Amino acid sequence: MDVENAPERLRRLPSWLLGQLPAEARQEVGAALARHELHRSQYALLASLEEFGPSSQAGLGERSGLDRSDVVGWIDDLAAKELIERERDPQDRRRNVVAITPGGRMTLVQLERDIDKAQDRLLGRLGPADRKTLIRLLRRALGA
Amino acid sequence: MDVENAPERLRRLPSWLLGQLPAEARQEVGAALARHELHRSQYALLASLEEFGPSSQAGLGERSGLDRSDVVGWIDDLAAKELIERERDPQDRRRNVVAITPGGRMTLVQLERDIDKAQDRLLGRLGPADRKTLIRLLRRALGA
DNA sequence: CAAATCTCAGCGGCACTGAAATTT
DNA sequence: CAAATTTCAGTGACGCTGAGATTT
Repeated sequence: MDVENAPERLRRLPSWLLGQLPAEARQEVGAALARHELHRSQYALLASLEEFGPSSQAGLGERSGLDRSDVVGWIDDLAAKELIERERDPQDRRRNVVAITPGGRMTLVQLERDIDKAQDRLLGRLGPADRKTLIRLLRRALGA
Repeated sequence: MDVENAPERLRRLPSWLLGQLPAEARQEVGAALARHELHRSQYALLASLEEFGPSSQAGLGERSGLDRSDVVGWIDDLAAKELIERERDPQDRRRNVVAITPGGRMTLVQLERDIDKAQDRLLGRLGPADRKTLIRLLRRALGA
């Protein structure tokens, strides 16, 4: 649907506008990641591991915005691709310790490049200053 | 998840930020509409009918951002509640002509009040000027 | 025993596709 | 006959819940 054809009641509703862009955003970013045979959730997982270091799956899900039960499958796949390593925590054998591998770090860099291009396509109508403003406002609205 | 705990790679990604707020937004607005036993999609349908007048279901879905096949069920419910009327178009008997009823207009006014309150809760961290800026940037990004 | 962790099976809301039936 | 419209059945991605198994 095109925004300009929508009813004014919707077009001035922040919650509605916020619902429109993510649909495109997910597609753009999803397509960029699909070229690497990865998923948006897996990018979040790799980014968390890179920034915060090895972690249990629970903590990992928490910081990546994923449900504990969905982390399992994505981690399975990342391990099969040797982008992460998963092993039992010897200190607490209930936990898995998940860590990014060197290959995972390399992949992350490539992903980042493609994802940035996707952002450009997504926000192509906004200049650099407007993009910064948008990011700032979204972060503030979210409480960051 | 809290934004401040997320990896920086995600926190500076517009597409990711855009994905976080709608989750809250849908819940807020959905709860407001649920008090009237209605759904977000149905608000969009009523708003379209009010602003653009009677329409076929296809055109209605187009302007409301809904799939043709999902329109059916929501319209069924709205008709049962007598907020809209649906009848065969005598000019083209393939089509249904859907129109909002006086009761539908009254309901729409009440819905709007509750939805505005939900927006306030959603964007409570932003002042009036920032809200206007956010709306403007989102609309521009969407091509409006 | 209670609590934490990982894992799996399944559910519900959602957007969509495909096809049948009717009409133009 | 081809195209448009409504309707229905079904699919798939997604986020989540609940329960079992293991460990602390």
